[in-house]
This record gives sequence, structure tokens and C-alpha cells, in this order.
Amino acid sequence: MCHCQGVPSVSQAPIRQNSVRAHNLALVLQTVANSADPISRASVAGATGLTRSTVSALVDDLIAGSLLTEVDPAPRTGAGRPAAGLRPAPDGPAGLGLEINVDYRAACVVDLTGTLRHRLVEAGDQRQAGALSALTRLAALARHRAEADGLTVAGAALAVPGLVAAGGVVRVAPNLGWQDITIGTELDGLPLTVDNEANLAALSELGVGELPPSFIYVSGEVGIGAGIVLDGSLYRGVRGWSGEIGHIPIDASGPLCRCGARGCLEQYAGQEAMLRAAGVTSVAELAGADLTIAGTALGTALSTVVNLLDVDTIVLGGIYAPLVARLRDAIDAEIGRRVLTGSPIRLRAATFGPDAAMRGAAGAVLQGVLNDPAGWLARS
Amino acid sequence: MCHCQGVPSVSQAPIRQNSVRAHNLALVLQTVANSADPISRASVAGATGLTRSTVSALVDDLIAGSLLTEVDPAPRTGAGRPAAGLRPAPDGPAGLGLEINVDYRAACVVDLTGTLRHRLVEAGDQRQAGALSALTRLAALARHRAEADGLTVAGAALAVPGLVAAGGVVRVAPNLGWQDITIGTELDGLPLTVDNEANLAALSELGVGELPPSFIYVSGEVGIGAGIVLDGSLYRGVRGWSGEIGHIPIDASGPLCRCGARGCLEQYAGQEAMLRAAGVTSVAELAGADLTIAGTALGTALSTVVNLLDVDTIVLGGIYAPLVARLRDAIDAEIGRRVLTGSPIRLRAATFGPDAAMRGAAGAVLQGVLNDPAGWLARS
DNA sequence: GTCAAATAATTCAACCAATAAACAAATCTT
DNA sequence: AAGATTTGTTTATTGGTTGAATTATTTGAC
Repeated sequence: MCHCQGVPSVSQAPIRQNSVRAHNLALVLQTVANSADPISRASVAGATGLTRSTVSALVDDLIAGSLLTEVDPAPRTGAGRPAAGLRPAPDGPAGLGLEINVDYRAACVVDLTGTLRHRLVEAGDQRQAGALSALTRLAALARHRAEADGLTVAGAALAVPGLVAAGGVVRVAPNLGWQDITIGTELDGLPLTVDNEANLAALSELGVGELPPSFIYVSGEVGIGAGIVLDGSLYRGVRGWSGEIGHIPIDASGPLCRCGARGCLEQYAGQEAMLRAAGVTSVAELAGADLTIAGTALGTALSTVVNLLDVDTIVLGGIYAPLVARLRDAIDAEIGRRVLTGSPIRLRAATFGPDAAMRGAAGAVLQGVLNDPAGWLARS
Repeated sequence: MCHCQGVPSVSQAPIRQNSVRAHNLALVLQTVANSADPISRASVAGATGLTRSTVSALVDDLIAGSLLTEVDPAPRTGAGRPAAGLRPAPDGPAGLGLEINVDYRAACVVDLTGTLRHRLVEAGDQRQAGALSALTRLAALARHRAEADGLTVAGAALAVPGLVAAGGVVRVAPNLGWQDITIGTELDGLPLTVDNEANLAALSELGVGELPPSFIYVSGEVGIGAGIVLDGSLYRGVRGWSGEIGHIPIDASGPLCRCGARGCLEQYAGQEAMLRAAGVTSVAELAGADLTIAGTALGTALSTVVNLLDVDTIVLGGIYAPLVARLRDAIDAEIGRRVLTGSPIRLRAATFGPDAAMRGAAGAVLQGVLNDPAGWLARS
């Protein structure tokens, strides 16, 4: 019948008075969290558009719930009563970030201030049976230490190098040899989310520096994956399988790829291809090699991504992070040639290096609290 | 300082009581608009989660503002007082959709029920000076006719085959020979938005049929563009230049493209390439031709898009729309080979054919009203 | 044919949360 | 020491939703 008006863009849920408070609690909490320095109630009111009295009431709730704390007033500027500074509480909820990869498992705890409180890494081949229960033990240890600090772990997120479907099901993780492994949505009573390693690594960059609203995080490992952040939030795709850029065709007559096609990106910029081209055996040795071939292939593939999505920032992570200086020229040249709009692209190395996925996982948990502090406060 | 929590995902604006009403008005209006049949206040309450009394109050406002009307009750089912049916009003706000292309200009008026009320098309080369003022006259005529029907034109949107920046500036429209043309944000006192033709055409598909939340609209014309709809809303990119898929590399040793690279998609599936390959001179004759080369190239490029964005629906528009049957096999084969996740992809022809961009433009205006009915009601 | 049951829609008192304005607190300026 | 200035709290008011009671209108049963 009526075609043209499209699907609703207003969220499906009704707004009641409760939702107003929930929204404004999140607004106040995030305003404090995104401020570099301690910030006063009055400044929060100014930044959000809420009145000072409303902010005071909301802040009272947030302090009572250990989401904010008052700190000593910032150095004062002029006349007037000195402000009480607000900061995210260092002793409230914390995020438990987990990662499992081919040759290590890891867990970390990050508090609301963004501080890494604990970091546990265990090397070793994870392609064995029992890897998951070892990870569970590691997670329990990290949680125990966090709770000894007075933190309350709000949830856990696990980064996996593979395709993850809803409900914590790993459809396939080729390098781990996993297929249709159900990890579930709970870990020792803690809510658990499982997500692709590149997606969570991309989240770790959100909030770093100048906050680009949209960017692509490219994760170079054995395969090549991408985390796509659009307008400030991670885009996961219909089934959660976005960002598979490893098989963008570079040259139809190129080398045969394990996927069956010829000349995929992975055959030029994948870990093994780069090692082979450079004639070395370890990733560390790549720092001294000529990476023009890989850089050009990456630039070609990223041109397609930029032409399609019009993003202006690309973050290189995984094995690429320490190699950005050597890759930049070839990538820039190719993007300059192929991106029609001539947009300048900012290319930068991942901030957290090998910890990116784990840090992003912990950050994802904390995001949940920041986006719904009312739900956190209402927990029994 | 505090890194990991990321940018706020809660909208920056505070919610006050006004916003509650504004949101719920939109919720009720959209619930009615998205219902195939007339729907009762009670059903709206059930669907939205609001109470019947709240819905009644909101509906009163919407009816008073000519956004909804009561119609005869639907065939009743059992006992009880019969419901009064609600429908979008056919005599309220309307959207004015405009399009300018190489060889025609067009205007249409669509009302809130999705009905096309007027459609004006003028053939002729638009690459001349004065094309814009001719379009302005056509728009005025369409508006005049709509107002003679008792409609109130809420705004206008113009589809242009080129890159459009903020503020109604056409950065470049190669086939029109335009460069840095400022069209502005107003047309005879009406709010005007200017957007890429493929973007608006994509919007025309939103709300058709089973409402896929994410899809790609591919517009085949002289060049090839794409409109990207993710999670129910159009993704425009950082500068509004998303969807440039015409120059995805298909074969590094292929024919030289006007962009300077070799083997771009446009060289296989662009209008001129297809005509040349088929040995015909008009688009209509393509219906009888072998389109395997174009289909394979399209399939290769779309595989990249699907691997990157994990969308499950692709709509083929422009010159591709009537050719879907002949293109499908080659596209499907290529996607089947190259999309690693093995996801089934739905491929379908555009619903509105050559009117897609114009209809989408009108729809975009109506979307604005549907998303902010309170703003519409508050106009003086 | 009348009454009970069922469903739709409206009315009204209660409640929740934000607002605005007045007030209290703490510091700076002169 | 007095006034200016800014922060933070208190209190009455307002807007908007809720929930229960009420009215309206039909079907079905006796």
C-alpha cells in the first residue's frame, strides 16, 4: 500500500518518564567520561543543555551507584564558589576483556577511568582441546584479582579470530580449527559477548585522540580482517560478518588463494605472503624489509573500501601496526590514484598494538554500562 | 586520559518532556504508516507499548494536524465496540521529488499515503545553461498542482548524478558537466535537500516489501553508483560521497578507464561498455543480448561489497532493472564463488524503475515529516 | 428482546522527572 | 569588609505518561 515513507527511523520503543531519566543519566555519565579533566556539575549542565538542578540530581544517583566520584576541585580560574570535580569512579564497574588466538590466550580488566588494572597473558598453542576451559580459568583469575581491588566486573567480552554468529556461536575460526563452537552468553554468571577480533580491536580505537566518527580498522594477522566503525558505532553487518577484506581481488591473474580465487589481497599482504616476499621467517624481521608489494595491494583494496564507504581514517593494526612507516608511501600513492573524490585519508597505527582486541573487548563491556547506567544502577 | 569507553552512543541532546511527546508522536505516526491496513488506537497501543489513553491523546494531535485520518472501521472480527481505523492523511503534507539527469528533468508529488499524486517529466538535454531554472519552473508547477489538491508541500529533494556536499553544493556531476555548482537549501521558500541520485533511489526501496534492514542499491547509468542502506537508514559517508563502486578493480590488466586505472567495473558493466560488448546502440536492445561479461564483473564487485558489509539484499536499478533476469546467473555464480560466508544473497530489480530517484526524493521529504511530526505540527 | 460479555475509546487523579527561580555556599576583587 | 561571581541545592510548577474507572458500541446467549 504505502510505499514511500520507509521504515521508521525513530527507535521502536516508547519513551516514558523512566526512559527520560535513563537517557539523561547516560548523557551526564558520558559527558564526564569524555572530558579529559575533572568537570563540574555546572559545566556538565552547560555541555548537555540540562539545568544545574537536574544535573545535580542525576549526579547524586551516579555517585551513589559508584559510577562517578568527586575529586578535588580543578585549579580555579576566577571568582565564585570553587567547583567540585567529577570523574568516572575507579572503584565501580569494570570490563573483563578476553582474547583467544592461535598462539596465546589473554585476559584483562579495565576500569571506568580507562585504566588497565590487570593483564594476564598465557602463551601456547590454543588449537588443542581444553583451550576454552583454560581461558575460563584465566578469566576467573582476572576477575578474582579485580574483585580483590574492590571492582565489580560488569561483564566479559571475548575476541575470536573468526566469524561469530548471534548467541556466542563461533561459526568458523579457520586458524583455530574451530567450526560451530558454541561459547554461549554467560561466563560464571557474568554476561558474555563473543565477537570478531577485528571488530573488538576497532572498538579499542574509539575514543582515542580526535575521535573520528567513521574509520576502518584493518587487522593484519594470518588472514586480514577489518572492523568498520561508522558514525561512532561498530557496524557488524546483517549476520555479524562484516569486514572480510582479505579476499578483495587485486589481480585476476595473480597467485592462487586458499579461497579458490586468484590474486586476493591476502596473497600480497597476508602474513605469510609478506614473509615470503621479504625472504624472512619472523614478523619482527619485516621491519627492515621492502614492503612495496604489500603496501600497494593494501592501498588498492583500501581504495575500494574508501570509495564505497567514504571514510577518512584508516587504522592499521595487528602485524601492520609497527610497519605503518614502511607501508605508508605505497598505500598513500595507491589511494591517491584510485580514490576519485581526492579526499585526504589519515592513516595511522593502532594505539594498543597487540592488546587491541583484548582492550576493545573490555571497552565494549564498559560501553554497555556507559550507555545504560540506569540498568547498571537497577541491578539487584 | 580515559581511553576505552569510546564516544557516547547516546544522542548528545538531553531529553525533556517535550522530546518525550515528540518521540511518541513519531512512534505512533510511523506505526500507522507502516501498517498495511487501517489500524485502531488500541492496536497502536499494543504495538508500541504505550497506553491506550496516551495513544488517544497523541492521535488527537496527529488528526488535528492533518497527519492522520479516521476511516471506516475494518471488517470486525468478534464481539466488542468496533474500532475506528487510522490511516495517514491523504490531504496533509506531501513531498516534492525532483530529478535532473543528462537527458531529462522531472518532478513528482507524493502524499503521506505513498500515492504518487503528480508526475511531470520533460525530456531534453540538461547540459545547457538554464537547465536549473527550467527545473525550478517545473517544480513550481508541480507544487501548484499539489496545492490545488489541498496538499501542503513539506519540502523538496533533488536527485543529481554526481557528488553532493553539504549545503546543496554539487561538487562534480561529470555527465552534466557541472563542477562546484551551489543549488542551495531553499527552493521558493521550501526547504530543499540535494543528494546523489543513487542514494535517493535507494531510499525509494526502503519500505517496499519485506523491509530488508540493510541492502545495496546499485544504479547503472553512464557511471555506476550505489546507495547503501544499513540498519534501515541511508549511509552517506563522512562527506556524503559513499557508494562510488564504478571503479572497483576487476582486472589489473583490463582496458584503460577514464579514471586512469585499468580494468575498472565501469569498463565491463557501464552503459557504454555493455552497448559495445553487445554490439547494439540503445539500452532497450540490451534485453536480447548476452550479458555474461557485465554480470560476472558486477558479481565480482558485489562480492567485495558483500564481504565487506555483510548485506543480504542487492537491488539492481537504472539500466540494470529490466535486465536482472539476464544478469542474475552470472552475478549469483560469482557471488557464490567469492563470498566466503556462503550467505545467500537476494537479488532483485528496483521497484520504481526509472522513477526511483524521483520517488526516493519525495520519500525523503516525507521521511522528515514522519521522523519529526512534532516539528511539522509546530510550524506556524 | 434483554442482558451479559467483550472490545474500544475517553476521562481524571496520581505520579515522575525536568524546569525555573530563589537561596545558600564559597571564593575572588577592590 | 562589602560586593561580585560562580557553584550547588531547594522548592513550587509544569508537561506528559500512567492506570483505573467510565462511557460507548457491538456480539452472543438465554
